[in-house]
Amino acid sequence: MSDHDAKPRSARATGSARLTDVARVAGVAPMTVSRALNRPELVSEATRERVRRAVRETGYVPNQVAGALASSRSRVVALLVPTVAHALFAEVVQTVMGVLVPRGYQVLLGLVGYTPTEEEGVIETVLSRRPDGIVLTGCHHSALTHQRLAASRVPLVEIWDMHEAPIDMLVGFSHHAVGRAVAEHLLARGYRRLGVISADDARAERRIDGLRERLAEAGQEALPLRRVGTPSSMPWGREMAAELLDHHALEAIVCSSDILALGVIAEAQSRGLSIPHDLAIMGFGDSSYAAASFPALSTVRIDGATIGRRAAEQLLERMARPQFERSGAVEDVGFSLVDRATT
Amino acid sequence: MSDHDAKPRSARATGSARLTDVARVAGVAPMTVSRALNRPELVSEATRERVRRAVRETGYVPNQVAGALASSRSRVVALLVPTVAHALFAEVVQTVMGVLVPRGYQVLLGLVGYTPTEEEGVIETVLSRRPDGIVLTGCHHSALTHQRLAASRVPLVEIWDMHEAPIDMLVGFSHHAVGRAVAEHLLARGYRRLGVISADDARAERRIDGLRERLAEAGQEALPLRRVGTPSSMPWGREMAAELLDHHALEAIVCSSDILALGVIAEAQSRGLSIPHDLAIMGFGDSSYAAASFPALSTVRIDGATIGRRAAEQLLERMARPQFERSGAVEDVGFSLVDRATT
DNA sequence: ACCAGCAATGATTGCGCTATCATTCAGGCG
DNA sequence: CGCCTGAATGATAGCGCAATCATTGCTGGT
Repeated sequence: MSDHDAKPRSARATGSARLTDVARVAGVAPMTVSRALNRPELVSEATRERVRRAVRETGYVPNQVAGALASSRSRVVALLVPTVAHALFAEVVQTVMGVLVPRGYQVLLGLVGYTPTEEEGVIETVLSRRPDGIVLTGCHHSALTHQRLAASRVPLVEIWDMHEAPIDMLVGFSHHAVGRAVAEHLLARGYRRLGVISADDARAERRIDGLRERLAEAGQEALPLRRVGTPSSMPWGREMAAELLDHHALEAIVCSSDILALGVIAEAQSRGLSIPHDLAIMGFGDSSYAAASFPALSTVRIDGATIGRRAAEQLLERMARPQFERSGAVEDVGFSLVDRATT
Repeated sequence: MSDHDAKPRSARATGSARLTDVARVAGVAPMTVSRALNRPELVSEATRERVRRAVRETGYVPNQVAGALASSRSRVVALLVPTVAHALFAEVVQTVMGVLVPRGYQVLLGLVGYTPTEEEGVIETVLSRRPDGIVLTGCHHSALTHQRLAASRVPLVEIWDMHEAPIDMLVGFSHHAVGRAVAEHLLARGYRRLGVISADDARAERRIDGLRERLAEAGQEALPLRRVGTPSSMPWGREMAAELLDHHALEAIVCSSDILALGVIAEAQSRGLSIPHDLAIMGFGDSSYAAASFPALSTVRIDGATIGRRAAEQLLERMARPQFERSGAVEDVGFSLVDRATT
């Protein structure tokens, strides 16, 4: 124990070794230690070895907070999703991290909920961490959020929703197109009288818009709708299916998530309805259990892994560039309609 | 635009306003701005208002990197889970953040996988961020990890597994007890010849140990076992169920996750086996779809929300204390066996 | 009138690191 | 032999903020 350097502030806040301690032990300048650790190719092998030894000896753990301040590079990416409780977003988180972490970035997770208001506060605190990049889910930002993000000049990828005017880059799919495709599919199968059970969520709303648009083109104007609370669940699906079926003669029910669809299946079965003959059912998300349900659920598959991977890759590329402009690059990863036994 | 203060380094790295800019506009000292923002009760209302106005005018966004360095408090908690692709861990993440974020902490997410080796690297980089606290899933750490964490003196909660010697605090349940409980339940129902389908995971292993122990007490030594790859999935469950059923006359199959159990159900149904009369099935996790499957899946419910909440609360309490000792506090949140239609 | 006591504010310093420029030293060449 | 070149290393000066202590101005008690 060396007690010869009493520090004025608080006798050394952390108690742990610093770069200068390593430098002293290795007999080199602090700057050389910094280089040996961060840009080893600039340091001779002999010196590198001495530094390595000194690091081991002192138990040095770099302080990236100080490093970030000095270099204006935090090596942190903020990842903002509505929730991780939904498998689709969890998949995105998993994939984004799978790409970013091996490249030396750490991930600051933010849950922005489903409303612009929740998002606003999170964005502000996130920006105060000076992330090197941001992955942001959704696109209905408040004016303030939009302005802050644009002003911050932090590389940014919006994901999930297609969107006419991205702040920077965007990777997603069109909810509107999903709605149209679902309508198309059901119409082609001969179903006419449709109903909807949906979470109260702007993205689901877009799908309903698309659905309604396509139905209107086919001369179908009626579209009974039930909204469920948060979070979506089987019982919600079942309850709302009961309501819909009690009040309307429906041939098909479209749900904003697979879990709701499972509830609809349960209700249909309990009424002795034959699926899909008496009632067709569409989910959304292609959750792991969609294929497992009986009858197997027709649904829409969103490839969260592709979205996450592409978003991370675009972000990496952008972050690697010292100067950059907002690009407005938009990438549509599409979706696929999974036709199983319920339609 | 003011061009009167050319900075030596790089003409101001960020381009954004700093505390001193706000101070100049507000006509007060930088320190007063800092206080107005962080400890408003120390500043007069008049000054607070001027600062607020100046913040708005300059578009100031605090730099928490600098703040963290100066104060040795990062207001960041590292949250380390094996994966978020599994609903149980996603639930923990969701809950921990639900408690921590409103208290002003941000969450650095780390995915440590299921092996000590993966964990090791993540822990090191996480410590370099100087988090104010760590929530760490699992307890089979490498010696190096264990030592680093203990030495770091960062408040730490291990979660998920009970464990005889926690580094600091621990909130979890006993996998061994789960195994025993499952055995107990099946034995009580009269099932004797059991089989297991399990992921290759140390935690699942503990449950199997408990299961085997209780079976042995009942004179049942045989316990055919099949391991599945990662990630667990229905097809894996179905395939391994087929193998087990082809080679052994089983009365019940215990799975390391609900999703595997769903595969077993599918296989049983395709063979025309009556559940649970011909074959009983147990899952693990009480996933959202467990209640929805047909027949409804018996399983073990782990309350990830409680684990997350208690872990976050314990961490908050500990972080609030200026001085602290490693406490060794262990909290068992238990589990519940959910008896549905498959047993 | 004087000063203790307090609330409000300010000046100084350094958190631990890296950008930047300066220095040193071999080796090679005319 | 001086000079150039480039590789390796070092010295200096902040990055933007908050801990700490100092100062100011104001109240009320005597």
